[in-house]
Amino acid sequence: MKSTKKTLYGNIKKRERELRREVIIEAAQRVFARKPFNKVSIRDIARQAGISHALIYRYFSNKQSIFVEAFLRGVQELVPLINEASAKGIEAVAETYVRFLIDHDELFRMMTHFMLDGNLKGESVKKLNAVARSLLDCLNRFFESAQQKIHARYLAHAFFASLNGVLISFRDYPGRTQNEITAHMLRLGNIIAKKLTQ
Amino acid sequence: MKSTKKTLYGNIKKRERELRREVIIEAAQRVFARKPFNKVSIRDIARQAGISHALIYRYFSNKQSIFVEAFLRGVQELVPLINEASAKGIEAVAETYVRFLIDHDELFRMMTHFMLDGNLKGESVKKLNAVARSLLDCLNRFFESAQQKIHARYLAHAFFASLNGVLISFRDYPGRTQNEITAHMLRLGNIIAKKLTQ
DNA sequence: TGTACATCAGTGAACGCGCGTTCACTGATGTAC
DNA sequence: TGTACATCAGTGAACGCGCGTTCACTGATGTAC
Repeated sequence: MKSTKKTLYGNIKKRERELRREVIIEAAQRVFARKPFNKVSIRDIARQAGISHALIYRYFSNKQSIFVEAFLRGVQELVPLINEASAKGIEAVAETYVRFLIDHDELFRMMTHFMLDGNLKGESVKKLNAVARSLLDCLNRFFESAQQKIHARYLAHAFFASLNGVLISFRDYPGRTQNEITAHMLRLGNIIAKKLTQ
Repeated sequence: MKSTKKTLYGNIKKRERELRREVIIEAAQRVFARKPFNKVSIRDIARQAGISHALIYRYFSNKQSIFVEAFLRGVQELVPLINEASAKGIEAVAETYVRFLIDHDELFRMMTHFMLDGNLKGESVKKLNAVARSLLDCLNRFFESAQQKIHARYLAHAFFASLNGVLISFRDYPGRTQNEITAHMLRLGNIIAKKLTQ
């Protein structure tokens, strides 16, 4: 079996292995949707996937890499939505972004966690940066079309950062219902979008 | 000693007790400045204060309440700085705020932690909200003077949130030195300040 | 002045728990000859 | 066709660690009478 990777059989094996890996990631996503992400354990994910928790270490080198993978899967759903919205205008982009991260709170929490406590290993960092960059590029193009080119990049950064800030700063707005909080965040996102493009 | 709190002697005792409490909080602040806050343990703080870690539980009901207290002490240094800066204009406010939280990274981390994982008990929540409100009030007054009154509150919120977002979104800007990151954050803060008041 | 008692700061040891990770092992499947 | 061997999915048990919190205890200081 030295030539595993070159034989047809080897390819099938490899494929199967990837599928199993995928199953674990999907299980992780389901757990994250149900439980505050900082309380999710390897054992939780294993239980959800219906396997022994030891098995996870045959597919992932450590806990963090599953987290990153699950995060990337989730966030990749956002990219096409943003592209779609950006045709309608910057306010639509803001709304889409804010709404998506309110609806997928687990993703927002993971994002901030990576930003804050990032003891990430090289491979993970690259993947996360790639996503962030693709998002910023999208925003960048948007600002370029309407603003002075020289500032487009800064404006895109400011816009991205500001929306993140809204999401983190008002998520526990005291004495408000979830609906009121959502409305407030969308309103702030809208104001920011307008102000940054005027 | 039933009347402890009414006697002069009792007052002295009480005072001493408060001072000891203060010593612990100051020890905590020193630890936070040196070590990522999510890795700070009760034992660390006790070591820094030169006492047994069991003693801490005679002064604080649990770990979280020391954290909150230390955070409040730190953040209270920011309030006068902001007031001072707000006389110079909104751009100065942005710069002061961003710079302060870059310099006191431990406070920023604690802040985001409280915002995200807030399993805070009533007392702590109240204290934190009070600080946040006083800061927003300050910003609010600022926007009122320059803008349509009806939007002042939203603009203050947007401003506050955006600066937080800048701080969190670019703190690990890949491949940049700390100086470059600081400069970038200040620039974004400045852009946001200008755009929100124009 | 002395004695019994209360209060409280302070301590070291231990509890209890959860969790990431590793280990030794089983069993199924495929390969070489 | 059979036999020895390699590979790898999968598992339950155990390791090891850190940490928040509690406990039983000591010793100093003050009070009541």
